[in-house]
Parts: sequence; C-alpha cells; structure tokens
Amino acid sequence: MMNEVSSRYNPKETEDKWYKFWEENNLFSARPNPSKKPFCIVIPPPNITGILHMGHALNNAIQDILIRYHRMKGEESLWMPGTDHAGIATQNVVEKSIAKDGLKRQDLGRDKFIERVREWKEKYGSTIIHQLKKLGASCDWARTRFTMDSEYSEAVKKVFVALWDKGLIYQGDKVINWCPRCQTALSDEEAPHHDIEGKLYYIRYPFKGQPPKRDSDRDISGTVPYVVVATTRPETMLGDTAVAVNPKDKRYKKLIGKTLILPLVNREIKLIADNMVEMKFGTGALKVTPAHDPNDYTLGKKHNLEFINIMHPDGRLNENAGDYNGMDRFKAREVILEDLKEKGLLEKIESHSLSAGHCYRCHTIIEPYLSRQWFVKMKPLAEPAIEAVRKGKIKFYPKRWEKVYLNWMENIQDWCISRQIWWGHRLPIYYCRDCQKQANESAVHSRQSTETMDYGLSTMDKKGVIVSTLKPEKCPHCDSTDIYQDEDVLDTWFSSWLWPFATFYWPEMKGLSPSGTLPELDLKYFYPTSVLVTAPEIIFFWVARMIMAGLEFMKDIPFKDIYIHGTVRDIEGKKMSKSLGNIIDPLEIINEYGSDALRFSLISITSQGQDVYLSKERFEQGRNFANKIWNASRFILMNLEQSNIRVDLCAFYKDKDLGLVNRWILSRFYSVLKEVNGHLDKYRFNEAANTLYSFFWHEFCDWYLELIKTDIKSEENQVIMYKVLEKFLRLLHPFMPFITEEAWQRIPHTGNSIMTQAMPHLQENIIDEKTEKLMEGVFELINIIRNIRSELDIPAQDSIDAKVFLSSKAKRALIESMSGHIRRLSRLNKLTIGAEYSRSEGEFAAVFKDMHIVIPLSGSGSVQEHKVKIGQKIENIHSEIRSKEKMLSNADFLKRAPKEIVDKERDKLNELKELLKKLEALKDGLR
RNA sequence: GGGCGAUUGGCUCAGUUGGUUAGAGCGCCACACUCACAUUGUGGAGGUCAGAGGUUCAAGUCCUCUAUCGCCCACCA
Repeated sequence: MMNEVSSRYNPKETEDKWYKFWEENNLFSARPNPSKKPFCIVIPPPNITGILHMGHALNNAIQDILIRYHRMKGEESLWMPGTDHAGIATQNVVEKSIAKDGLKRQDLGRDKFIERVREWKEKYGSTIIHQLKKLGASCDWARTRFTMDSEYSEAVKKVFVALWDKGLIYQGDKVINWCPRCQTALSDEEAPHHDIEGKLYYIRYPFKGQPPKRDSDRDISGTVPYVVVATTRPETMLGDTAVAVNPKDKRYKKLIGKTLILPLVNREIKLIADNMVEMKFGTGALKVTPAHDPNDYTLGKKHNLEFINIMHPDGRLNENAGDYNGMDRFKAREVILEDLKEKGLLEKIESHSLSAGHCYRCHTIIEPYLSRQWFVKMKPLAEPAIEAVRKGKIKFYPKRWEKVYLNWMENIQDWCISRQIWWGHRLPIYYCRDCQKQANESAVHSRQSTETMDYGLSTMDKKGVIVSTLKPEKCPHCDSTDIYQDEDVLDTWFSSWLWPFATFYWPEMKGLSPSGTLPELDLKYFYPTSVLVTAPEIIFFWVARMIMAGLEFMKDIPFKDIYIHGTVRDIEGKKMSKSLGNIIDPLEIINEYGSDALRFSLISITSQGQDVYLSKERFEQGRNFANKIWNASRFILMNLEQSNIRVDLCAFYKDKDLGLVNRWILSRFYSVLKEVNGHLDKYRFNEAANTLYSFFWHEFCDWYLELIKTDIKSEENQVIMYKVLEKFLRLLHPFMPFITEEAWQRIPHTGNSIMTQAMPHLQENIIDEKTEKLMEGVFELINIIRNIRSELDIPAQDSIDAKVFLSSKAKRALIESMSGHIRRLSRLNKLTIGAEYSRSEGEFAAVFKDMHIVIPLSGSGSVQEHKVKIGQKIENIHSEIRSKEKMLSNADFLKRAPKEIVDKERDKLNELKELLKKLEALKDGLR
C-alpha cells in the first residue's frame, strides 16, 4: 500500500498540515480538571519585536517537549503563551520606522506615537508567534496574553499601588544609568558592563593664587603649583566641585583644605579628604563630579558639595558647560583635551582598559547621570525569595545557578523602575497642580526640568501626589480638578515579573478566559506553575523578580523548578548576533531540514545547561533520523497485514511464545522507556534524545527489523513490530511531533491524533535482562563473523561455511536456535556448531570470548597478518591479566571493595585466562 | 577584584552517586545499491581524558595548584 510513498521524508508536506489539524481540533487547550494533575509552564514572553532565533528555538523546543510529555502522561498541561511589549526595544523600532518618513516621535506627539506603536504591533507583533507555530509549539494559543492587555495593565497598576502603600516605592535623586541615545534611565541590569580600551588622562588643577606655569616649573621645595588628577572621562571635569584625596596620603596631607581653580571653567573648588579615595590609583587625587558618577555622588552628599549637571539628556553638554555647550560628550572630550594641552595642563595620557556600562538595547555607552527617578525598595521583597530557594521550595537545574541567584539577591540594590519613554505602562501617579503651587515648587518634577532641578531634595512631599489605579476626578486634599499624570512609564520588567499570575487575569479575574474557563479556577489550579524554562541571561531581570512578585502578591512561589539551558553560540563559541553575521536562522533550518530535525538536533546537543556550539551540519543528524523513522514506518506498513495486530500486548506476551527476538525487542523498548522517563524527569533532554535515537536506529532498525525480515508475516512478528513502532512513536512524539503524527496517521490505530494518546505505560515485567544478554551474545557472534570476513577480504556476495565451537551446551543450543538468523546476517551458507575445537588445513580460525570460529580460507597471505594480530592481542591480554592479578592479590582491595566488584574482577580474570589459552593454541596452530 | 563554566580521538560533544578494555555524531579508510532507507548498510583506523600533585583498594569522575579559553558579577576615578 505504501510503495508509491517517497523513500525520502518530506517535512514540508506534513508539518503545516498537522499543525493546522492540531489547532483545529483544539488539542493544545487546557482547562482545570480536578481529576487530573495540573502541569503548567508559562512561556518566557518573547518581545513583540522579536524574530525567532536559535535561542528561542532551543528554549521553546524544551518547553514543548515537557508540555507534550506531561500531556501524554495524562496531566492537564497548559503552556501559557504571550508576548512582551518590550518598551525601549519596541519604541526604538517604531522610531526607526517613522524616521523613514522624516519624523521624530516628538513630531507626532505622545498619543499619535502610541497609536503608531499599536499599529505596528498589530502588523508585526505576532510574527514570533507564527514562528513558534512553525516550531511545533503546542501552546494554548487562545490564552495568548500581552503585557499591555488592558487586564494585564490593571495588574501592573495594582502592584504599583500595593507597593506604594507598603512604602516600598519611592522617588529619589540618584546617579542612575542614562542612555543618551534612548534618552531614558535604565536599571543596573539593563546596563551591563563591558571592557573598553580607554585612556587615563592626567590633568593639572592649579592652586588658587598660583596661576598655571609651564610644564617644567617647580618651586624650590620641589612641590608643584597644582594637583594632578587622573580621569577616563575628562569632559566631566566641567562638573567638578571638589578634588578628593585620602587623608592618610602623605603627598597631599598638608594641602587638604586648599582651594583649586578648576581649569577651563575657573571655578574655585576645594581639596577635600575622604577614605573612599584609593591612594594607589592614578595620582591618588580624585576629581569629584557629583552629578556624573555614583561614587562622586556619595562624596558630594557627604561633603555637601554642589551638584552640577553638565549634560543634556541626549549626551550633548548643556549651558553649565560654558564654551562647550551644545557639543556631544565625545566631541567635547576631544576639544577639552586640546584646550588643556594648549594651557599646559594635560600632563600625560596612558592607555587604560576599563569597563563601562552599555545600554542593553542600543549598546551605547551609558552615562552615569543624576536624575530624579522612581525606585522599588528590594530588600524586603528579596528576603522571602531567598528563603524559598534556600529551603528548596524552588529548585534550579543545574543547581549551580542557585548560587548566582542567591549572590545577586543577597546584594540586591533598589530597582529603578521609571523610564523616560512613551511606550509602556504609565506610572499610576497623578499630581495636583494647585497643591503643588502651595507646596514646595520643586517637590514634583516632570522630566524635562531635570537639568535645573534642585538636587538637594531627595524625599518628596506626598501632598499633591496621588497614587491610584484610576485617574482621580479631583484632588483629595483640595478638591482641585487640575490633575495630571506622571509622564514616565514603567520598566518593561515591572510588568513581566507578574507573568505567572497576571496571565490568568489576576487581580480582577472577571468573566471567562478566552479558553472559556473561569480565571479564578485557572489560577487556583495552575498556580504555582510547574517549571520555568529559560536562559541564564535573564535570571536577574526576570526569574528572581518573578519569585519576589509571586511570593509578595500570590503568597506562593511562581514555579517549583527552574531549568536554565545554555546559550546558543556559533561554532567558534561566539554569541550569535546579527552584527557578527554568524546567525543560523531557525526558519531557514526548518525550511531546509524540517522542524523535527531542528528540534531533535538542538536537543541532542544540549547537555544540562552547557552552552551550545552550533553549526549547520548538526541538523543533518536530525534530518537523517526523521528519514530513518519514515522509512522504517514505511517498511513496516508495507508488510503489515492489518488483521490481528491490535491485541492486548500483555495478554499476547503471556499467551504466545514470542520467541527470543521479539522478547528481546520488547524488553529493550521498555528499558528505553524507563530510561527516557528518568532522563526527562531530571531535565536531561539530550540523554533522552540520544537514548531514543540509538534504540530506534541501532537496535530496532539495524537488528530487529533485519532479524524478522524473512519471517515478517508471522503473527508474533506482525504484532510485535507494530506494537514497538507505535509505542516508540508515542514516546518520541514530544521530541519530533510532526513526523510521529504523520507516521501515526498512516498506521492502523485507534484515536485521531498521536497527541491524544497516552505515553506508553512501563511494563517492568517485560524487561528481561537475561534475554537482552542472550541476544547480545548472538549479535557478538554475527559481528565477529562479519569482522573476520572483512579482514580476510571475503567478498560480501560470497556465501561461505563456518563452524563455531564452544563448550557451553546452553550456548550451543542458543546458537543452534538462532542459526538461521546468524547465517543470513553474516552471509553464511552453512553453520556447524560443535563442542571441541578442531581446524583443518585451509581453514582460518579465530577466538572470541569462549568461542572458536572457523572459516575456510580464501586467498593467501592473510595468515601471517593474522598471526601478528593474534600476537598483539595476546600481548594486550597478558597485560590485562597482570593488572587484574595485581588487583586481586591486593589485600586492601579484597577487604574494602564491595563483594560484587571483587567477584566481577575474578570472573573477568578467569575469562581472560581462558581466552589467552585459546589464542595461544590458535597461534601455535597457524602455519 | 570576586564567582562560574570548559579543557576527553581530525571536528563537535556525552560520560548521572568513583568500580569491566572511556562512548556517540560528523569526518576519514575499505567494501556493498533490483531486496524499507545512499539522508543507507557492513567492517575498520583514530584517545597517556589540558598539566602537576594528592585522597582512595580503585580517579575522566573527588581535592589542591598551574595553564589556556569563555561567561557572569563589582561604585578600578
């Protein structure tokens, strides 16, 4: 019936078809079911700007395996999908797109711009969802959530208000990470440090009353009329309001308190003393720029210095920079250096590598920048989250990430959550203008006035500030209706950290979910979720914060297990990135090799949390495997007589004499099932995949199907080959969903889709180690005959006679019973079995374990060769025997090693001695 | 500066709590296409497990140090 079917598996003809079928039949849908155990994963929501890369492919392949596996195990399995609004990233993309029309977002205004972003989202925002479908992801798509859905926004607001009420949210003036390109504040996590090759500039700050002299000028005492400071960012000197030295520093001790003249600006600044200054660095004198460096800020606070902001939000210097007003920070650096040089104030320049924060969205070097931002106090939230992991309520796989997590949590800093962009959740903070007029004018500020702010103020007057999920009609203090909302939006992660419960319509939980379930029941049933699958990069951004949010707002952990997979890299170990041009596009791989191949290859090379080094050739393995499955299924179908295969396996196994071969493959299948279950329960995906691969290819196809080929129509063979195939397809399905469905649909079965089938149930009683051992012996014999033939250059098509001699009666009987198989698979004409070894002239003999194998010699010259080979083998065995004897004569070994090990070694030694005897006899017998 | 990971055949990697002669895929060599599959089959070559020391009856596996590569964290002006 299948002769017309191609001998090559063509994924293009099947994948989209079955995906559509699954979706149309609602097979991904999950709903609370009290009679079943819940299993739930929330997807790490990809950005709406995202396009599927290998990291996504790996991440989602793993999740899909888990979901499909648990679903087939009879658990109510929900994979909650959705996307993230990705504030800065999305705003950047849309800004770029309107720039093509020569527009800036300011030209459009806030509302119009947001409208454009929404349009963009409608058009492109679900690209990645379609791509996930290509991958086979079995998410409950009806539930797809977006972090800016209206209900989700309610959750964000409620959380903000709750934290405010608890006193965990505050506004403060701090030196934060500022991206001059995105023009927003960033959290510390969003400004990762990378090493850059910079310079250390040594600049002279003259003392007051001692006008700068030329380079060589020194007074008689040897002191110089200036202090030299070292800096990597010379342009910040324009904002200097002190120079600091260590009080213990002998070089400066008597100069402390003197006044310096800041070059170029001619501001008088003091030489102050503070322990924070490291004597060994640079000259031991630190220029202090309180508005542009976090350390200097601390110093500024401590010593009551002036805070002078010299920069516009876009990185150009401002009016405080005097002559340099309007210049870009890096241009200004060059000009300032020129000017200093001219005045003889630039002492020297050294190369200096330093690490600088970079914007994680646009990679611009961030500017430490004093500004007024909103923060979350993290310590109180972190404590229970540390506890949950310490006590093992949440487990990391691999465990080592636990330390990374704890280390971060224990040193957690307050979280800067306000962003000066437009796309995102606006802070639910409202201000009353009338109250403000009465109160301190500077209590509340919109962002635009940053540069002229009064930085001395760090707490705000709460009067006139209303924090509320709803826009207030009027001011609760003065009844004024002149109310406006804060311009800032929240950090994207301030919404993502609610993902495990806000996706269930928390907190309102009104109406029905798109799946037709009650959100309240959903949340109760599926929360805490089972496992989170993600990459190490976002442990801090997301994982840690979700744990904190879950414990704070749900009073329970958000997930029990965290599986951290590795990063996908190119073959040279570099991260895949567009700029490096080393991307392997998963969609291209799907197109070329198929989705199953992509999934299988990725999974089989991903060992626990190790980074993945990828090259395109790796996908051939997956493709070839799919093809193997295809052809094996095809072969079985071609030979299947559909009459009597749907018997109950257990009864059949009990009632019928299946024969060694069938008992063997069944035993092997259940051993593999057991192993794969074990691997999956411990998140060892690669081991599971490799176990499946080698079983199917090298045991089922290479041995089993070859063995039964000649008697394929027997009832036992029909039933068992069918049963093993269909069970194997079910077991493999989570890994390769498409081809297993395609094959499933072609074989006779009950049930519509393989997805709705149960995982094969482990039948321990069918696992039979003795049978497995016996068959291994048979395989070994076939292998050794094949090997001899090959070494003697006996042409493959030549049928020869062979004799096997061995003393064990049971083994002789086994070989006798398997004689037909052995002869066919090693191309023998006749196989004679005997107890006493004998060899005639013109015959070649070999020894393997307890057997002699005798084959007629064809050709010449090979005897000598074999004599040498046997000689080498004898040598090896001699040395092995020596080491074993040594081991067994060691009293400590006998005393301390477990008895099984000692016995095993003893048996092994005896076997080796037996073998040695045979080999020596053999060698002597050779001419 | 602190932490983590890696180092196993030509290449990419497995190797779970220490216990036979260290495995796989790719590549390589030889042979084999009317017989499910050449995206195949059969056979083969190829490794002192980065180096040094230690613990142990026993080390690729545990400990210490060293080297090389990579990653993460940190307020090194």
